[in-house]
Amino acid sequence: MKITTWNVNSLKARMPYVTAWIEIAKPDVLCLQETKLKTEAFPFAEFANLGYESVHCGQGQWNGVAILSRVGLENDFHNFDEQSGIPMMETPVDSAGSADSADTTSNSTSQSAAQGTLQNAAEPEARLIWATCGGVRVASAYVPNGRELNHPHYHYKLRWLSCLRAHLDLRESPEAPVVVTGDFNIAPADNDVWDIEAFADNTHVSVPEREKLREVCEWGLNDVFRDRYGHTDGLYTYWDYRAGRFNRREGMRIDYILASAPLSKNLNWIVLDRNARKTWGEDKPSDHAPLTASFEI
DNA sequence: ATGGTAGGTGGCCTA
Repeated sequence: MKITTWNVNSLKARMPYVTAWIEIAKPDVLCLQETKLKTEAFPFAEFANLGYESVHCGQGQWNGVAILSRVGLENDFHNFDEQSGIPMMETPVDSAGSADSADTTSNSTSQSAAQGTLQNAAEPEARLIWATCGGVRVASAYVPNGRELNHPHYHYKLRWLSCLRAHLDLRESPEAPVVVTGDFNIAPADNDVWDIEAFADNTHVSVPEREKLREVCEWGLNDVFRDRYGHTDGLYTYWDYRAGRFNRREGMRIDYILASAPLSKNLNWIVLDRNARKTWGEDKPSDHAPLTASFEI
């Protein structure tokens, strides 16, 4: 089974690129992040024409996660676990533009999550979706960016990761085949960025968020790309559009496929398609490349 | 220390 994760940075803008890529790579399961579409605006029919069932959790404008599968797809849920009540995606005590540093401990009420917001701040953001595909439990996750270390959004990021771990504890079993894929917005180790010095006092490399990621993995998930490629430097999944980062080989490895033992011990191969960060004719790339793992099932 | 680009939306936000 071939499983791909890909932050597409707007599916509306990326649809020609994504469909062209699917027809070449033909993954069995494709996890997308940052669709930036409302749930119902997802192009279900176009993907069905390519042979994929799909589920999508979106909000429009920002975030949005989806799972496509050509090996069956069922039983999804998203955002939070209705049974446990764990708030997977409580919106941060945030305010774009307001200069305060709100206390992160209080669960703030809903004034201005993002100004001019269409979204009730009490509503969870569209950052997590699950499905069962061909007997494998699959998650597509879009972890909050964090913005800055002293920003409320950073504390939201940490809480979100705690919720993900709690969610796994309650709803999934590490003895079963489980993959948690997505854009984690964390570089797990120093060689997952091109120059650790450039990230001093920055998000994505800080100790607390790496610790939260470790706690998620300690549930029973393996970073199969790093398992396979060890300490090789210069392997990234994301390159900022700005400053010519891609051409300068200045990227970050922040997208992964985390697999439980029944899958990770049966990894065939894992490929980072750096070529899909390039412009293809008329089609412009996302700032992330797709990562695909093949498991013997 | 800043800015660079790309995507959203609609009088700037997010990444």
